Amino acid sequence: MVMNRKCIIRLSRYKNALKRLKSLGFVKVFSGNLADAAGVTSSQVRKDFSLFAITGNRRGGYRVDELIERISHILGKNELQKVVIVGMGNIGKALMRYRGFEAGGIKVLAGFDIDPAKYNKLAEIPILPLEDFREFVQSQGVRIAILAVPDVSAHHVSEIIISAGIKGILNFAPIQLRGAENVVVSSINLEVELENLIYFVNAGAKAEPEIEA
Amino acid sequence: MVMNRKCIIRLSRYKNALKRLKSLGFVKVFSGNLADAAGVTSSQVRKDFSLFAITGNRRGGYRVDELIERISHILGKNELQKVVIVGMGNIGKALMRYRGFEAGGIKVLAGFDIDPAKYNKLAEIPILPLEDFREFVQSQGVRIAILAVPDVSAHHVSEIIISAGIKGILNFAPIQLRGAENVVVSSINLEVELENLIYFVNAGAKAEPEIEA
DNA sequence: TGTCATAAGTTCTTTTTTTCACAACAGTTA
DNA sequence: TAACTGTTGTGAAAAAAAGAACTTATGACA
Repeated sequence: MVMNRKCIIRLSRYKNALKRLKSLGFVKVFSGNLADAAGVTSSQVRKDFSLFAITGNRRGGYRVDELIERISHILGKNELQKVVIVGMGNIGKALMRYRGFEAGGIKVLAGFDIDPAKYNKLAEIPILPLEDFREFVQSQGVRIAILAVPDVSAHHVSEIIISAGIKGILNFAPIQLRGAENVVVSSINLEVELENLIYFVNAGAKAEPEIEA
Repeated sequence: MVMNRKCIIRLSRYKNALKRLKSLGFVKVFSGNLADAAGVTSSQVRKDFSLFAITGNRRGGYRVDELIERISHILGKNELQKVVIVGMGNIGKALMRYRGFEAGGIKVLAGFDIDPAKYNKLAEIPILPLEDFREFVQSQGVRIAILAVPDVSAHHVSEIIISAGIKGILNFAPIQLRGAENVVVSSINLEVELENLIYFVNAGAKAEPEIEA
């Protein structure tokens, strides 16, 4: 099992590039095309593919459809992925309304908060009390949660949702969450992100920091 | 000039950890303390510091104040960093309202959109027409922009803001922006982020993907 | 003031990631 | 069918990053 995060990020990029190429009518691609589209080298593409035993045709490259299918499968995107959002502040609400997930096979089932003023149990995507979290995710089989609560409550809430059985947390709170055993935590920290950008801008970097997401 | 993004991310983490330690009353820290707080090894801390010629005291560790000062300087955070947000959709508006930036020395000067219904020139943080972008950023000396427009317009808008003199773009649009020469682009792609999480959850990863932000 | 303990700073080693280079192969053409 | 072209797949080399181990400085204390 490949545990190299950069490599997985590249897979996502390949998939997005392939979808674009497909919509342009491409049926086959060569490693070089894909490399250009994803901003890497062709060796890298072939090496990545070889890690996942993705194979093409020695003369004719890769079939776009097969590739998308294969990569989606590796990324677990063949089935609809159910997620919930915890914290209905600015970010949480924006993510609720964000319509970009559906195309990617990601379905936001519900939002959660502790503030009764935010509850809306009848909405298309309901907003429920945090007390209902455990029951909801267990009955729905949700394993992924997006955590968008204020930093002061982040640690506390993370413990609640982990104890409810959540296995993956996308954390927007600007603190370092220490996830439990076999709970994966990935953080998006806007301040860190901007600090990086500022550093590289000041450095006059031509080399763009390559890490997507 | 250090061009290793992971290293810069660690610097941000060190800074955050130091601020926490400072608020707890610490005056000095050892590489080991900082390593624990940031989730790395002490060698790594010392190695990172040596890359930036950050030096401590062979017996007494590092002075917290000096360290914060030094790292902030490296990250360009001694002066207030001015940013603008382009695109007043869900994400853009949420970022406008997000209050976490101020503590980090980041000041959102304005938002921009093409939809006149969104304009609000008199708000504390005004929302202005995109036509005013060039004049605004040039008169205010803004170099960093957050791009939160729909994917279809992302490329077009990125060209506009780059031509206006923007040097760093934090891109929320789910496409791969090809930045121009000496323009740094850093992307936050929620779908990619979630795909990663799903992969590592499915893989039953104990090793948390370490990349913050 | 000399010895000792400790933590920084540096060097060396190991591991990981990327790139290079080329053999194997499939389609194409004569 | 035989030569040729161009792309994959992989093994080896190179580069980059992380980690371990060692050396040296420094404050504390007798």
